[in-house]
Amino acid sequence: MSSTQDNRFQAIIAHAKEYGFVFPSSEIYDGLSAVYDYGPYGSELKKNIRDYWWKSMTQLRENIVGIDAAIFMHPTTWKASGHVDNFNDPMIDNKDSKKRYRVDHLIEGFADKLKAEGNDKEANDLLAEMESLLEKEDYASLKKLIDDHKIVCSISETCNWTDIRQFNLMFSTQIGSVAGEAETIYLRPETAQGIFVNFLNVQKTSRMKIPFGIAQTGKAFRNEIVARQFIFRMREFEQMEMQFFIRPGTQKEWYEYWKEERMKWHLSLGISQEKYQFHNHTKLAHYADAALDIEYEFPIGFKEVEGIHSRTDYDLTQHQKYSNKKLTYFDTEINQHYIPYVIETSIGLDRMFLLILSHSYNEETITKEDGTKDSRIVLNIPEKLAPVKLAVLPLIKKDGLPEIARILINECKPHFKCFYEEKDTIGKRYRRQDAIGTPYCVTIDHQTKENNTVTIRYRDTMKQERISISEINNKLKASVIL
RNA sequence: GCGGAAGUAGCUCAUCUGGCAGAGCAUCAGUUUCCCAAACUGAAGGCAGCGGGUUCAAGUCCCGUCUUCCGCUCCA
Repeated sequence: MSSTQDNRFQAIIAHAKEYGFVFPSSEIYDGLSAVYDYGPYGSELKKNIRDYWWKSMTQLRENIVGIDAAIFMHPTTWKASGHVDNFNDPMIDNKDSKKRYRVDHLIEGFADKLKAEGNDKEANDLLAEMESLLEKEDYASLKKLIDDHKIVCSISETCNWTDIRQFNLMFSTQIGSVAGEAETIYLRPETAQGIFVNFLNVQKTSRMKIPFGIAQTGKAFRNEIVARQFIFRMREFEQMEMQFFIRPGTQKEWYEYWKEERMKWHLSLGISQEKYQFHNHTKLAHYADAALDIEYEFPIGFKEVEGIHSRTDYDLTQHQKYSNKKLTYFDTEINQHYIPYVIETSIGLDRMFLLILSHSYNEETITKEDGTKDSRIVLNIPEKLAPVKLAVLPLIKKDGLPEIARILINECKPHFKCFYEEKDTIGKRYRRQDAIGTPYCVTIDHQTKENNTVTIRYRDTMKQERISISEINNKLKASVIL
């Protein structure tokens, strides 16, 4: 990371706080690590991004419907999904090198070495014992196993290890008000399972035929070992997911379809294509037969914003197995029962928010009419997503100009977010609107009283034009509404 | 979790080898202002991250602690 990029990232974080987009959580108590709150403009922007996604996925597509599943789910859900077994990794640290290892990776690495030396039997015995101890969560014996085999850290070459500790991906809490009778449940680490467990409810009640999709936005929670980089990686975050149910055997073509569709969505916001790239996963998760990320070039480098996963029939099969409920679909076209395959599109709302900020934040040097230089900080937010669409500014706060401004505001505010201000000079007010990304400013002056025209000023170009006050509402409705 | 750096007004920073905590910008009120961070007047804003120690005296020196940033470890 270059220092220029680093400075730009710091500047964006500072700007986000300064102008009410994102605050550190519980800041008066020194904050809570990797948790953030969205302020007045931030919550508007976030909502607009969510709405833009929701509309493009559900309203504009007849074969996708939405749901809003609870964050709490039956604990067996996470057994079935694999989260309990696959993401509770025991970890161990080497005290000399300070390196941290996953215990299974460490032992497997040692077993590989034994095999390379021809000690296949010893290696297999070791792996078998490890599996059995992992199953029993017997960390003391696992530690002993590492000590007995004199497994060393590849950096420090020592076996000076800490005790084994467990890393829990999922947050847990208790359901039930009576102490002692409470049952441990988890805060969902992904929203997808709420879709899978409701698959038949949704399919039947909305009479959907395959292929069809179920969309959902909502909070998810993950314990991260390192949670940093502002809102890029948070413990509490919001996902926008869509699971698309398809006939087995057609997953390749639908995977390609959604890869293209999702990229089109990103580009529809007017963000340049060069900032995006696909990244194919070579190492696949336990549920996927193909996976890729849509990455964006953040100030901290190319990072994942969205994932497209071909999840096979893994999830529904698992839920069928654990629930003993049939989760098959009857395909009338081919007269067959089957468990559908699934293509998942999963985008992080908070990451998309950071993407928009990264794209929008610009420090410009401008040349004024008299030739002198000036600078401004402007958020070139795609206007459909901007927190405030229109600022109405009486040039001075008397002579009836505020009253005219109020009439215009009252006409516009049922349709889109408006902002009124009569304080300070017009230049200062323009700059304040630039800083929060308001695409249009309308100024009421004395000429307005004579011929009902106003000045409309454009954020990106700073150009102004004179138009009839009666055109404002329709002009903006045509361009700022999602 | 480990290593390094940093915490003073909303923001950016001063306060020299320990001696009454300051400036610019921003905020608020008023006057003035007809198009790109204007001027004037006034106001508000702080337990110097927090806790302890040394000292006549600590923002400043020492110890602890918390938080943030940078680099590692993990990442479906």
